[in-house]
Amino acid sequence: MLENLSELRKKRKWSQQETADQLGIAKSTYAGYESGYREPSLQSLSQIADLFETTVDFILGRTNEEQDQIEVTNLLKYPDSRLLLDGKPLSEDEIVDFVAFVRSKRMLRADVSKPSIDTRE
Amino acid sequence: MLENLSELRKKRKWSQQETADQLGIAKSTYAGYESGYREPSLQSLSQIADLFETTVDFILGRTNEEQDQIEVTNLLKYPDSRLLLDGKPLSEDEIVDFVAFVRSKRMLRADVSKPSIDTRE
DNA sequence: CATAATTTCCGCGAACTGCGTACTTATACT
DNA sequence: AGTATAAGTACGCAGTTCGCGGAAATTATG
Repeated sequence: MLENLSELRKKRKWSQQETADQLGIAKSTYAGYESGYREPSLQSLSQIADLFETTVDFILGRTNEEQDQIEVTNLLKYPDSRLLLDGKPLSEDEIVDFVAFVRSKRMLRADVSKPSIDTRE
Repeated sequence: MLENLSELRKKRKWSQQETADQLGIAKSTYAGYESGYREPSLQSLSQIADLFETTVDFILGRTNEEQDQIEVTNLLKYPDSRLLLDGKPLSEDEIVDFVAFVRSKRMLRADVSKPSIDTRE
């Protein structure tokens, strides 16, 4: 965990001491993070991300391994405003219409063997 | 800190108990996170981000958007299969049809003053 | 080599986590 | 209303972990 830290620091040619100083923590503390011996508090973690001008997710190695994919039907279960059209969020109704629209087209085109899926819970 | 948690959970209409169960922790533990009384370990934090399909940075309040917002018309410029319906990527044609579909409905509903925008480059 | 700089290891005290439990508040039902 | 069930909050304990200083080990530099 946090194995990205070492690289981030070395890329900047900082010593652990310098880095710790900038973070306001003891060098042994910071060293513990790099080695995996210790984990930082959430506050320290945020400060570290700020210092290296990166994200907490990157430091944690949560690299968006898979490019973010969005299943449209999930947008109906948990409404949010992630999809925009002409800068305006898609309403739930619009998404519902869209799902029905595409499904019907797909069904017309090909395999009737695969029925549409009920999106209700 | 972590004040986004409550919203993420409520949007899914989960109780604290249900959420804690999914995370494999005690409900009082999870409740402590929402109230700010306790902070999760980095491991729990990652699990929480996974459960809510968001980023650690968002949970920590380090970023405004829960997820990247996607402008549908941009998908036509740079096709990338990010949108799935029933697990199957939306084709360019499907997106084109959808854009036209929603735009026409939006125009019907309200201001005719704003014509649809040409999606071609 | 010798010396300095950097990194890693260690032990301690303080602080925090995670849990169960108990308590308060909200919701549902008759 | 009154009661029962669920939901959310607060608290104390046991065990773990943090953060630190200082010492060992490793690496860089002359």
